[in-house]
Amino acid sequence: MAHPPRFTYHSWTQSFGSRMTTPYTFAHTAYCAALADTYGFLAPGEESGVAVAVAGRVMLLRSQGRLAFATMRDSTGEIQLFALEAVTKDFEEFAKLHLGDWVGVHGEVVRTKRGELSVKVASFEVLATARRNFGDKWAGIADFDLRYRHREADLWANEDTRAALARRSALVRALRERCWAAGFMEVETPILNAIPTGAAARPFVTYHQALGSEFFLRIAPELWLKRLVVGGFERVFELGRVFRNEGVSPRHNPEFTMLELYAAYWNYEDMMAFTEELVAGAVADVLGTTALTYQGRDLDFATPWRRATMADLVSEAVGEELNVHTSREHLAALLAARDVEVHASWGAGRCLAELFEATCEADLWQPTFVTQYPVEVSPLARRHPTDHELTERFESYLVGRELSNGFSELIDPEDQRARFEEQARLAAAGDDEAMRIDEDYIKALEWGLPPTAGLGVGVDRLAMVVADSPNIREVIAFPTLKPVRED
RNA sequence: GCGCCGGUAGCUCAAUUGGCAGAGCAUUUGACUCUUAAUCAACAGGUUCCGGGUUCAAGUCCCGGCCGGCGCACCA
Repeated sequence: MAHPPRFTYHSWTQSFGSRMTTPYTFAHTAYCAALADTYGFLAPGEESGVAVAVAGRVMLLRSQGRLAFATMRDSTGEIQLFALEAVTKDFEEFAKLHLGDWVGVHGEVVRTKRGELSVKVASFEVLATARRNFGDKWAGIADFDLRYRHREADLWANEDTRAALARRSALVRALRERCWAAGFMEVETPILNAIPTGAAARPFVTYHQALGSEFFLRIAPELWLKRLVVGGFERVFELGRVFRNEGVSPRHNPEFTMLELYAAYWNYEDMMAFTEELVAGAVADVLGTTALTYQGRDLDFATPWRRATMADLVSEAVGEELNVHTSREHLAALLAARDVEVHASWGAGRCLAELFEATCEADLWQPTFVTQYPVEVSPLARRHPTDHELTERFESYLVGRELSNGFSELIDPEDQRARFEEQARLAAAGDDEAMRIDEDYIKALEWGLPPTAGLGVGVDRLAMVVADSPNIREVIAFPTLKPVRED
């Protein structure tokens, strides 16, 4: 039996007695950050003569007999509250506030003799009491379990958490605004899918009672978005959650945020150019620069990013000329020498891609486009015109991780059917991440998909870099955790 | 799923070879008219994650379980 959490209740009923009736609204006139900007000129001991109404949470309290100081925080910053027995209505109650209480304060903007910009409290209202104290006021909260299960307490206690989630929000905004500015229409496609497709991943399964049908949470919005392009929306994007029933790690959460976009008449070269401008621009929107430090190492998003074919990178890493036409046996031997288990169903293309992941991926620190992926691992990408075993596909890598994936879209319905059938063979052979045949999508291609390029960006991964977070959970407000069993 | 590490007061952390379970902050009470993690004094606060076992004696050692961190695997 798991014990209920133990904590100290404040004796709030004693402290507040009849004042427990809290107001439903507070007529707020100023934010902390704006006060600091506006009244920076006040000299120590000077009073502005201006009355304001501020609200926020009591972070610190220094009660000193007939005067008291509190540090109050709102969403923009902090301001000191300065209360005097001779000035402040209900002074004794003010001195008994608890850390974490929400207050609304009326008073004059002043700077104290000791130089701290303050609101001299004329009157105040308790907007909410903190009946549970959250963290150490100096050390914050360090316990991961508590921080992730109760992010509200983590946000109260830890500046780093607030900064990381704020940067994530700014990044999402920048990405969205840049897509709009480039003429992409934001759309929403189904999360409940009869067939999980658009990526290689194990799905979550659910069930709709009235329809009497099994559904899968989407693993990618890709095919729906291309159907909208078939319908005539030439530039579309979706920024939303996808779900993959896979392992949890510092770089993986079962639900994560993907930006996918499609542009008619573009090829993968056009999309690479757009990708680097989009990402570098969004990073600059958030940080004011494309040059930053991630986990102690320099990283620069400045364009153009390095471009290299998968075959060239693998050849360089292994020390011999290798490509998709190298014999499958030789590539498999190179994999085996690197302790990679080679499945019987893998052809040369899959082996080459696996060799890339084993020898190159972790070393790609600066933003890099890896191009010309084998057809075998790219069931939705258009074949390269000069080598039909390759595709016009790229992935971007940075800090040793994949950031984005894009390609010239396969528009030929007959080739698409053949690719799906090959995936179905893999599934029958036991690959539970292989794609399934989506007849509706093939029908859509038969109505005509114009030449189109697509892109998917792992937004959480980019947020980690922008927030300098080593762990994806730091940029997800409420990461997926195992429920605590009560038995 | 596998391996390593961790879980002690509300929070942050101590506890020597197995030998009386502690501190700071928070809470409670009191003092204090310019503090800045205010200060000072006092009180109180424990199923040491859960369940077994070894032992005269277990926070500590052993077994099982729960949850978390990291690594591997899977993947973005």
